[in-house]
Amino acid sequence: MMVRTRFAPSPTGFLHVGGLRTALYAYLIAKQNGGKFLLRIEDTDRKRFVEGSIESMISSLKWAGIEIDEGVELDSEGKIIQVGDKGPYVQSERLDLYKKHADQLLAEGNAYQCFCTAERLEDLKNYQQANKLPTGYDKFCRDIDPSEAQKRVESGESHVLRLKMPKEGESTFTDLIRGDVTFKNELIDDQVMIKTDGFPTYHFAVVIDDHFMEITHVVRGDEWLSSTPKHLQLYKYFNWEAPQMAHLSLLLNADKSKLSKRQGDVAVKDYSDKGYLPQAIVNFVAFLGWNPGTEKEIFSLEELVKEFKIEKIIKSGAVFNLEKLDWYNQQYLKILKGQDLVKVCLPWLINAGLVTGKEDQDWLAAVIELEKERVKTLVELPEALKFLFVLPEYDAQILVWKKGSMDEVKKILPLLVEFLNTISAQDWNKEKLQSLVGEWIVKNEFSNGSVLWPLRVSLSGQQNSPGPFEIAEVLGKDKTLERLGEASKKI
RNA sequence: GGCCUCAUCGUCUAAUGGUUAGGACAUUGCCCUUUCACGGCGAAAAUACGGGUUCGAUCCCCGUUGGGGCUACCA
Repeated sequence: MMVRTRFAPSPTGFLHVGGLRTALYAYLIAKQNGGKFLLRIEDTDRKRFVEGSIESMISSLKWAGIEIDEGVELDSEGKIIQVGDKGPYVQSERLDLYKKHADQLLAEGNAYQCFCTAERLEDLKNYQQANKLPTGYDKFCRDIDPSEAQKRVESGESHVLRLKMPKEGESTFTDLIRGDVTFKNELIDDQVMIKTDGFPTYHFAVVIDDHFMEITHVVRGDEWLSSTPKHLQLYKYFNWEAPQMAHLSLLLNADKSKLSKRQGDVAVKDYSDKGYLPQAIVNFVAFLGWNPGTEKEIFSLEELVKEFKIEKIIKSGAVFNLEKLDWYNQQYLKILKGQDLVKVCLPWLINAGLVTGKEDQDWLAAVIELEKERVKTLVELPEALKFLFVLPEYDAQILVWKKGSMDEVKKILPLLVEFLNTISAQDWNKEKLQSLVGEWIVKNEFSNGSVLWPLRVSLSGQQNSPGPFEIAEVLGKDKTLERLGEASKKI
């Protein structure tokens, strides 16, 4: 059987990191079985629709490397399109299908029209809460005679369609992650299936859609666990085979409350904007609630596809802890080299006005190489590299090595300038410079620090920076000597 | 309140009816080194609590506590 999973967000904003994890797990389960991953849009709540959110969610998914096989997609111009033969994949375009099945449910006596007003429902809830009773609909309209109900409907009375849950017994299902979960039927609400406005609720649409889109594994957040019996009842009424259920624990704030915007950034876009690499986010998020059981922690998407196991998904909620994300980002930054490195970093440097992008690509790579292991994220990169492009300002005092003195600097710097002048442009690379200057230091019986510290500070203007020879190479001979000249003026 | 669910270092987690309870991030010490970063080697740090079952429980059972979710004509 072909495995088919889906991610089905509501278009109410940006893709959330928790949503990314859900999508990723669903994607991995499909892909490792050679199956399909679909994207469906659940826009049955028209009030909460946010313009542009579908586009933004798809972009975030794409950024993370999650490819959509079927469903809603973006074309080359960024316009929303739908691919696949089981569409439409947007719920607001599937109203006829829901209507048809709602009618069937009603005709077969498995649902009923409810005419209760918002006020009555509100009073009922208040009463139940005040008396510490279980809350829920009291099935007031359940026993209205169907023909009587039909008359009221035809007379234009406002109504919803509610699902008839069994009044006795228990509902048990096996969740792929939690195992057997049991609910008492009497405590399960007669959930609204079709709202007054004719739109289905999530509970109804999700079942119809998952069935017709031939979803085999429903992977979703834990918040759906308690409504699953309602969904399963629907499958039973329609005599459809239910998919496998896998409910993921939620992502948490540092204080273990449900991950929220108040306590930090939760949109995937926030992290791409901050200069985290998609591989880092994906790896990080994958490990929040799953691990391979080995000590390997760096996983590409391809490796995840191969090694992900549903059985190893963790039941408890995981704190979304950015410290480890920083570490992942550094790991992925470190392995980026050459043109790949330039490709990823260049936009940030261009944006900061440091380079135009027309520069020599190898030189750009060397520039970025200077700081790539010293920054956590790409936003930090332009600031870290700025000293290469703008003559740095600094206090002459920092030219002095901790074990040296200003007098020493005054003595050595001119000699060093004189010596560097003798090095040809062909030899002006970090390896050659290192060996030549090294020999020179030995010959003159200086200590490394007394020469290299002021050299480095002259070039960087900073107490902490990359090594002097790497900077010198990137700067080139002229600029290196120019900066040494500046330093000489200061002392 | 009711229902469901979860519980190992600060965080992400591994493991087993008998282990010095392992790893990673973060913290910290040392080494490398001109500085920072990287890297290397160490340190500190956990089985929520109470009962059982058992020769023996972190692991199995029950309870307590705590966290989370649901309790909408939102998803």
